[in-house]
Amino acid sequence: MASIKDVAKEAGVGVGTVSRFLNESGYVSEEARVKIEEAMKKLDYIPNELARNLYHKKTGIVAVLVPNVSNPFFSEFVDHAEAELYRCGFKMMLCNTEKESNAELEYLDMLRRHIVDGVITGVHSLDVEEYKKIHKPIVALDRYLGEEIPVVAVNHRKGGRLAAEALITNGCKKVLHFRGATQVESPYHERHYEFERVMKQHGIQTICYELEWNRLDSGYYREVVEDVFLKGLEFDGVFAVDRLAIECMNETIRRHRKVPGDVKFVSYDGTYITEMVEPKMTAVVQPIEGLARESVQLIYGLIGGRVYRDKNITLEVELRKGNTTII
Amino acid sequence: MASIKDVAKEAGVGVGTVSRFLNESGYVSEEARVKIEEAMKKLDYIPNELARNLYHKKTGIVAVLVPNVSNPFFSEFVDHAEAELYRCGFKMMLCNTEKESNAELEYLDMLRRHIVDGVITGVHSLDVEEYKKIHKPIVALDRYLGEEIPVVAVNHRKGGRLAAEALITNGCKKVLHFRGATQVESPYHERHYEFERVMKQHGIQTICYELEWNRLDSGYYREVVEDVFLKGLEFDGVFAVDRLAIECMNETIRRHRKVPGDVKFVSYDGTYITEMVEPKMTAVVQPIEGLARESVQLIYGLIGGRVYRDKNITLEVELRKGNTTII
DNA sequence: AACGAATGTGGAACGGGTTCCACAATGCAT
DNA sequence: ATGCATTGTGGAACCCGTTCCACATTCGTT
Repeated sequence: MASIKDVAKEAGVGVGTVSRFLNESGYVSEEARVKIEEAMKKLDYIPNELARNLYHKKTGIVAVLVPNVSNPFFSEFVDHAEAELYRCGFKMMLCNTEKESNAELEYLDMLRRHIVDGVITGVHSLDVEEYKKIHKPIVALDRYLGEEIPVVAVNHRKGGRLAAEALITNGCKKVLHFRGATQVESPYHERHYEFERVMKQHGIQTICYELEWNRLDSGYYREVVEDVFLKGLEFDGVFAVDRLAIECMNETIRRHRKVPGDVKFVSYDGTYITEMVEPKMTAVVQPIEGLARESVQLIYGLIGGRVYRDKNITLEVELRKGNTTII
Repeated sequence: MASIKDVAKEAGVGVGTVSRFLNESGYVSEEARVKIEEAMKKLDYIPNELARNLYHKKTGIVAVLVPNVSNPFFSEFVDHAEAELYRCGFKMMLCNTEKESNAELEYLDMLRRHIVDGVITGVHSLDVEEYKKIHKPIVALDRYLGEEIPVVAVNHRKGGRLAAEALITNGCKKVLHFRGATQVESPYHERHYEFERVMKQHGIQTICYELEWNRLDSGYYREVVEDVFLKGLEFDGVFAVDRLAIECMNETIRRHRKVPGDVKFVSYDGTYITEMVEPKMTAVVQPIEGLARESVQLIYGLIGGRVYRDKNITLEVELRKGNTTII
């Protein structure tokens, strides 16, 4: 493997000249250019990025932490984040933290080890103190990680309200509300608070089903749905995250109840799977591409040394009517 | 940011001693140990991985190239690949090549630039010659990239046969067969050849619908389905890749035809979305986790310098009966 | 002719680790 | 006392680029 020294020797010039040629910085005569080009071709020379990175103390890599890429919400997020990072000249390192409990810590450590220039995290099981120790570019997707770390999230309060209003408008009287456990305070819990508030305000009964913390696999969702029907819960409306809403709807249909005739559904997130089921799911849609873009723009700025005054970013949600509601 | 020199000075020892201590290689006296540990704590020292990587000429990063992570097949693959790489002590760099046409080339170049130690590619739009030039660890997922590059794939021939037999057993007489364009010869085309062969053998009529090359987004699939119904094609069985099969089934149901009564469906891949629709899709299931595991094991071996005699790996598929077929 | 600016160059120092080598001090057996 | 493992150490050389500085040449201007 040829190095810059070999090229310099072959071309009969100094390493500095070769370096200036490669980086188009400083003066290089036409004569030297030609000789260097020939030498490079002859030796099939490719600069070692590692040496460059060492000098510059950066790698152009951003780590993205998600619980699980096969979850549609995160796979769409990762998809868009990768594209946006690419546009900014960055590469993406991906980490699923769900399976390996200490992966989160390990990836944060990479910041300090200079392996990645920044971290975008959609994950939060570590103590906030761990995050406070690190004074490096970190952006949180929908998590609170301490005052220092900017948060990108949607207006979940509005999301909860839209869902509630949709079910109310559709005349639901008894609504099954699946809510995530509130182990750790996160922005996305707002939707549940607001949903309950609006329901109460309208005097509509809700059945709150508390989900276990940090479980978002299909297997668990199916268990939950089974449990619901086993308990013989009665409801004419459902509010849940996409996957769970779909599982619940399918079971409802299998039990020969009509959707949206007997039971209405509104799901949260609005990933592509809500458009893939029949009937199409009415959903509160998060602008996932926007979340990805904003996260990347923020981390890009932070890595570039920019300081933000008001770092948190909130995007809007909207209700996309499918056929699991009538109006 | 403290360096190893600072630690050495603080502890009153040489840099070599600190290095040996860090790597647990060679002799370090108990006395030196204590002093180094104190110095490290005092300076909050963390070794710079970049410098290590430069010396060792490796980064512990493997690039995974897929057309699009938000495609369920690839998102499951990536999910499992990441987990398996993690177990092997590697980090994963992820690249979606669909949106950026020259990303494929750029990522291959990273091998030569020493940014990644290996590449697993589920993508192939580049000329095979480009791959032949690179004598570095590369593993192909379901693609032919030249004799030198090992291929991990399933037994697609059997997959095609299973699909055909399922539709035949269910008494289909006129089957709609969506097949990918064969721009580039790839292992997965085998399923189409075999499907057609078996159908012909049994004297069953097929309508071949040729898909555009390299398009696997939902939007395109919906266009295709619309086109099919616009053309008024008649069929009592369908064979297609998961997403397309689902889109087609949904439209069929919307047009008040019964599934599986009037039309039977068998999809290919068997990703989680086939279990999420109602009725559940009968599918030829690829062992995605197995593919990921084998790909990682291969790249792990190649990076470690192992030489394989018969490098290609073929896994088995199976038919998972859902409710889009009767028998 | 004199002078400064522009153009061009080679090589040392640096970034932050790892490894190897020369060398020193023990311990233990003969 | 001698020999030789074993334990332990510091520092130079190396990995491979980048940057800076001292220095050389050419050009245009007055």
